[in-house]
Amino acid sequence: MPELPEVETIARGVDERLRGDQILEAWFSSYPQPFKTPRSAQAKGLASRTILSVHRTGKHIVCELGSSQQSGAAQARPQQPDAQWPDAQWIVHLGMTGRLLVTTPDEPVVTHTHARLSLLSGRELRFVDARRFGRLEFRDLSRSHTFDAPGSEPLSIGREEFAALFRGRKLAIKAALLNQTLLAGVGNIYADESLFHAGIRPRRGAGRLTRSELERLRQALRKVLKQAIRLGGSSVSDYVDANGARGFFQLEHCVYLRTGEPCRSCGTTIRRILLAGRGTHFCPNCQR
DNA sequence: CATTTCACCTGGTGGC
DNA sequence: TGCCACCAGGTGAAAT
Repeated sequence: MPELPEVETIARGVDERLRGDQILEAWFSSYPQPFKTPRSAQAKGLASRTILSVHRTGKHIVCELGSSQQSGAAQARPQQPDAQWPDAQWIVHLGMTGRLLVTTPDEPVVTHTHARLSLLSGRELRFVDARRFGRLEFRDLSRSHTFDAPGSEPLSIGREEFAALFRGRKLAIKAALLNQTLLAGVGNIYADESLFHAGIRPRRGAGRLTRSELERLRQALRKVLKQAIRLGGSSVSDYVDANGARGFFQLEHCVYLRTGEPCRSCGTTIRRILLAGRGTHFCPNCQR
């Protein structure tokens, strides 16, 4: 479900609603898959920490956590999350079907709920993931260093650096776009959509694109990702943001999941092929 | 090393 | 209604 725009939308929503709140305790399901850090360590680490801020890096949601202020003189003033330095992080990767939801405690607990964090404000932060491809990780920053996604951010990378990512590579440009160690955050929808807007066939060798094609691709990615964030992401089947609201960018898709339909630009029938094991959609006329 | 394939999961859809 | 094949926003390990 979630690529850069969806993850960005969720992270912003959680940040807006939970910044400054405090985690009372954490409950986790018994399925082992989602836990990169063992359940017990995660529950212990999260308990009574303050949520300082929440942001996205690549497809990861990072919650910056502060240690809880203990009794006594330390709490003379109300909490100022921005002034406190994080000493732990909770990292959420949503996989294909993960959701991160801010709810009231009386909200029915749906199937596949794998984490529930109860909060001082009385609300809950829930992680729900039917396919269990998502991952939850707790990092104690006094023992390990700050989480960082390996690839470059497509919204801030410059022309030269972008071109250098693909130089000399034999794999298809679409496969390269999906490689998170090159670019962080691009998934199947936005790879297909940006290649359409750049007029490039998904099977073209990454290292054989011209400089102008590469620059068109970088600009197309920026345009598509920014517009998708503006529209709250793509809700193809079940993606919702932290408030449970659907996005609208699926209405703007030109090729993704439009097999057999006419190209919005030239009317040619959109084709679907298999590339890097993923359904890949393109217009045989607009993309060369 | 770079690249490709496959397993990991559940659920929805459409054909028969 | 049931059964089956196929498809789905991702990734990391294993094979090539």
